[in-house]
Amino acid sequence: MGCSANTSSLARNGHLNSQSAATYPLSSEDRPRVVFILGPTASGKSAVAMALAQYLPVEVITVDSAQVYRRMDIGTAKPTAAERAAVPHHLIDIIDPTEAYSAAQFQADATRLIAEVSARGALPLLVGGTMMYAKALEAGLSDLPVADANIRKGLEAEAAARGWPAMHAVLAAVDPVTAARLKPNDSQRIQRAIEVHRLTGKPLSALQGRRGAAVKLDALRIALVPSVRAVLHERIGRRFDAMLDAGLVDEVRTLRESFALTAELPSMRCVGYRQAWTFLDGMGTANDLRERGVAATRQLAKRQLTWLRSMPDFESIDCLRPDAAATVIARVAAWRNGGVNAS
RNA sequence: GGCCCGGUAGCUCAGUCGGUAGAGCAGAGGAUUGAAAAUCCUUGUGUCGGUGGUUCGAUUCCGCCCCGGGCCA
Repeated sequence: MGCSANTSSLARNGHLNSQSAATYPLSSEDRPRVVFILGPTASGKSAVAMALAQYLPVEVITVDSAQVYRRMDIGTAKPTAAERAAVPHHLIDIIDPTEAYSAAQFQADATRLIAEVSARGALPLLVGGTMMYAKALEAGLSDLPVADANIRKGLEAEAAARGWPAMHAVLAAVDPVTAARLKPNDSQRIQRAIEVHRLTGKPLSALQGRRGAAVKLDALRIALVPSVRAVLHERIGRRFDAMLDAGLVDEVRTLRESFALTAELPSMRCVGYRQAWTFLDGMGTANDLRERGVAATRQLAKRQLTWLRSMPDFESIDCLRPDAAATVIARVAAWRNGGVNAS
């Protein structure tokens, strides 16, 4: 099944012009070889990556919007110190919880790291569950201005007074195309669209037409997907309990004492952190915290699985199989030996 | 043992002055271009505890029974 994967990933995105897909070289000489291992939370991605590392010289590039934060260790299920000592990991602990990361920054960082790791003779292993980052890396992003904290603050205040549907109408006046695409309550995207217009004087829809250039990869794309959702749910419940036992609430308490954090920060909206935050504010019992945290994690996993279903270039491997890691290793070995057209 | 209050969707509950019922949460499906573990959209048939009775018709009224909780003994 892998013989068409390399070109179809490009054609599929639609935003890349068809000429480049048609003339795309089948040789891998000019394209870095990488392996993606994407999957929902609690699917065992890290374990598979560590197992793979025993057979090949690899370096892990984390595709994870939460593990980028320093001192957010328990709730983001970061690889352990031992794992990180055994195998180089990148894009973990790169910003403070007061800061924000983005898909665009990931694209730039990951592109650079893939080149660096390849130059060292190791295989870049892209491991994680933030599918939009993976898409940004391969499909590219339009040339848009970066986020502007002041404009966002202003829009936030305006929305608090008038409501997002009113802001949606404001957007419709300057960018009817984007407004038609967005729902009146989609606060985040409405805010972004207005922000882009204020920053550039142009409607987002006029700037979004084409995606910019992205690295061409010779990639093996694997999705770790559970064959039975209920089993994933059990794992999620056990894992959240383990996080609570490991001191998730204390971690958040310490974070609040160490940084000038607010509940609206992207870091504090992460699953587990948001629920611990409201618990520390006295909202609900310890049992409420547990229930809300587990539910939020299940919902995250569901959205991640929706992403994966929309990415047909990824081969699914059942993460619940006892031999999941061995299966992935065998698949990677076949891919390496067979070159681009391995199957 | 007596009295009172409950027993309705997986959970917490609302409701039907008698015409077989609906919210929140959970769950499911989807979207996804610099916050994405975010943000948003769609989605609710369940012996209305059981059983008799009244009625054209009962989840709704009445009797009895079962199960919770409370008060009195």
